[in-house]
Amino acid sequence: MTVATLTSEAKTRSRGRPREFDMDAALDSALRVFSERGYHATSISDLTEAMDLASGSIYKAFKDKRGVFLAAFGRYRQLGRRRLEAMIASAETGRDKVFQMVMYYTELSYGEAGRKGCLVVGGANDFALLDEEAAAHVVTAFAADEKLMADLIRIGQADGSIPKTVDPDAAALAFLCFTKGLRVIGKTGRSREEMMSAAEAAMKLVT
Amino acid sequence: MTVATLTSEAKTRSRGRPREFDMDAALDSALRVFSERGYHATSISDLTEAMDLASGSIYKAFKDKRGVFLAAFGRYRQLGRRRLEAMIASAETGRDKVFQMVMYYTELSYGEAGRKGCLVVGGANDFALLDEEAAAHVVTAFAADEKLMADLIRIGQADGSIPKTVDPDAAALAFLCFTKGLRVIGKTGRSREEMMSAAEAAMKLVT
DNA sequence: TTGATTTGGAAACGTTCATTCCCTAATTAT
DNA sequence: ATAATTAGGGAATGAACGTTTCCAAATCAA
Repeated sequence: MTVATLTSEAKTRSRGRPREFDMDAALDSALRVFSERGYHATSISDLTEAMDLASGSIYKAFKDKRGVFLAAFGRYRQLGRRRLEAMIASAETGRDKVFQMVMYYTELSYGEAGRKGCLVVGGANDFALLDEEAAAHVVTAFAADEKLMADLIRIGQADGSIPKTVDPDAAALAFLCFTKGLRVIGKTGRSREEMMSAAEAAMKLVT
Repeated sequence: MTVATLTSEAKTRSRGRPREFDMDAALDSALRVFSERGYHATSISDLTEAMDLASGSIYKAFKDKRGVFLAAFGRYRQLGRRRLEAMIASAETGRDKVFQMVMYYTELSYGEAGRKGCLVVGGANDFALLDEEAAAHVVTAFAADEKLMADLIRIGQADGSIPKTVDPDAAALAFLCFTKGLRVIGKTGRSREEMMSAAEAAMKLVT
């Protein structure tokens, strides 16, 4: 069963009793819990409560706890990517697009939202040495971010908003570390102003 | 029972049967396990095996699993701080001290060492919303790093190696995010060269 | 209508978990 | 010597965990 099957409505109605719950809403609840508690501290009880499903139903729909996480992870990435691309599209120059990407993560990293944390960063911590396949999904998510950032930097170099002296790959990885670090520090509950000042400072990476 | 009591030899021998195991060695084993698996995925079994102690002995010495973590966390911080300060002391200018601090974290963030991860970053993920007191220890650790970095930047501004135009507090927080992000990305297994290139790029924060 | 298929959910299952108990061993104090 | 105290560790405990089972309900196919 693929993530696509789990997260989008099937085109044709399948046989048997139709699913009663809304998959996307259920996954939104699941990812909220996983984000707040981390994978290993999240119990099936936590999930049944948050998703408003009996444990049997969860197991029928997702195979096991890991399956719930992977499906929620897929949805988290999909939603995040959509919002991120919208912010980037609103900017004119490459440098502004980079700034918008930094802003995207900054706005997620303070106050209560920041405390809830990032499912990808959490996944890196929860799975790196314990679940090779889940860890690979995390690697993919980071790689997508890194590539997007490098592309934006190259756009900036093409339109003159970012100096040619910047190494796009090195700067992209530095931004990746910075933005994921924002999410880690955000778990400790910092103010918007502090995080914004750090984000503005980080823009020196493309000077 | 304080962390100091747990991590350093008592000055005067106390009454009763003396402890047979080496506290520092036991905590080194414990922090290795907590680092690799995270707090919630680490069982008492994992700890008895790694620390070579029976569960009863662990509970006598540390009260509970959380007590083992907090003691290991204290030792991790103490060891790390000592090494970090040695590297900083080897540099002449403020800017070089900042670079050495960045290098300290970079050298921990690639290959197998990187995969094992950071107990403080892991702690932020494992405790932020679940254990207020443990989370406070994480906050303290981050704050110490942030303050040290700000101090180094001010030293650089005093000795002329860092421009006065840099906002020391904003840059220090940006470096904090960057270095903790390095540790997150390091969990996915990157090469030394990649991490070094990002670290060099990050030095633009103090230009 | 009947059978096949799929979902929903409550209860049951076996395992693993963190923790406690209790007995023995080693030391200090008297 | 003997008592008091503390450490070591194996076995026991009760709770919580992830998962499976089983049956009723809802749909499609024939």
